[in-house]
Amino acid sequence: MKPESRKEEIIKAAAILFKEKGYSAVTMRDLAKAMGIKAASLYNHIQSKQEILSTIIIDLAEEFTTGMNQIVNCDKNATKKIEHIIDLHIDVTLRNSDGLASLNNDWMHLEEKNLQYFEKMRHDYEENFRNIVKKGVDQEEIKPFNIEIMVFSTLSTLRTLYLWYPKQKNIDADLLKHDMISVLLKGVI
Amino acid sequence: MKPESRKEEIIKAAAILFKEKGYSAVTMRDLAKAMGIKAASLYNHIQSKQEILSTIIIDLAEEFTTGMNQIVNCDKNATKKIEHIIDLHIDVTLRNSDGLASLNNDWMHLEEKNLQYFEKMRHDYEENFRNIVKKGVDQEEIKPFNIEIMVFSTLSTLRTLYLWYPKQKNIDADLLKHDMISVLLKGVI
DNA sequence: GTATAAAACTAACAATCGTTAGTTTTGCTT
DNA sequence: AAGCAAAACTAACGATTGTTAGTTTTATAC
Repeated sequence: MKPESRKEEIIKAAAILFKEKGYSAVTMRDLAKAMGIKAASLYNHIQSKQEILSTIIIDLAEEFTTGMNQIVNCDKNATKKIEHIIDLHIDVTLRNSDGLASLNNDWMHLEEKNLQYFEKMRHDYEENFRNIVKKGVDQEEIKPFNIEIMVFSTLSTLRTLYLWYPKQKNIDADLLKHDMISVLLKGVI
Repeated sequence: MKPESRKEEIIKAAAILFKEKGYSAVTMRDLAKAMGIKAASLYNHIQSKQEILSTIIIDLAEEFTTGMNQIVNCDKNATKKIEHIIDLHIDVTLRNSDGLASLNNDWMHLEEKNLQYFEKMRHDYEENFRNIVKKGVDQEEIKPFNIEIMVFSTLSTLRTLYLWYPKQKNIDADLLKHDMISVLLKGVI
């Protein structure tokens, strides 16, 4: 049991509240109550409400960026790369499903600098995904459907995992990965 | 050109703002500015901020409920029923993509009564969807993958259409339906 | 032109927001 | 026991929130 700093505890509690009501609807007094202290005491550990949000989102976005870069640079065919992307999303979701709510729904409340940084990471991520699918179509690994629709459909499912996973009791991570790959790649009929 | 009431104009403007920043982050002064009037003037047309939100969400939820009930009661096989569900989502998205943002992200800010009503409609909708897929599996129309994953995956994509559709310029509705059915049902490899 | 209703306005309210300043408590180290 | 830093506290600030009351403007019908 690693000694978790008070700041990390606050950020974790905040992520849960942000997931339930969204960043704007959660007050510093709500967060303090969840921590069992007064709102002003939070400021012994964090600089601002905004700092909490940007920590949650930017850390996760960088995790996805790092993971995607490894996948892009690995020596596999398109299908295997897409399987790795599915793996990546499931891994991150299992580790921090609360934070993913903020990444998905509250990124627009980031301030200027971090907002730009986030939007660039998201854009690059999607672009990398798109290129992998394109290459798969060119090499006739992947069916020549509308590429935008394939990318969008897959990403939608992976990005929404955070909502669905916590409701499934005791689902095995490897089984989840296997089934998700089947459904997303091979279709249901 | 039907005469759109001032109230309808306000709700439409609100849906756009809610989509951009979420219900809690949009103030009545923001909404008034978007309408070119003062905040207090809004109250000549609407009762409260909450009324705007519940109008947006409940109307849409009832639309989905009605559509799903027709599909459930029609005399088709599971595959055709799923195709109809895809149709339904695309139709609603084309008609009111702004409002769908609130339905997806701000339903938790509904008050007690409407919150319960909404949650029941959503639960029934998902249950109907699940049963259609189950029947399809039983009759060997649909592959025997994990049902929860198939339902979740399809619904995630359809629910997120509102984010993606407005970015695609001039995409034809029928083409979109056709390709979406292909990707969601037949898989990409 | 005058009456009437719709729709805008100004001004303000009580509540709540994120945050700061200054102080006290807590828990460890010596 | 004393000293000290971490972490809690109380009290309050200026700004903003949704909303109300009362008034004025605008547009339509006669």
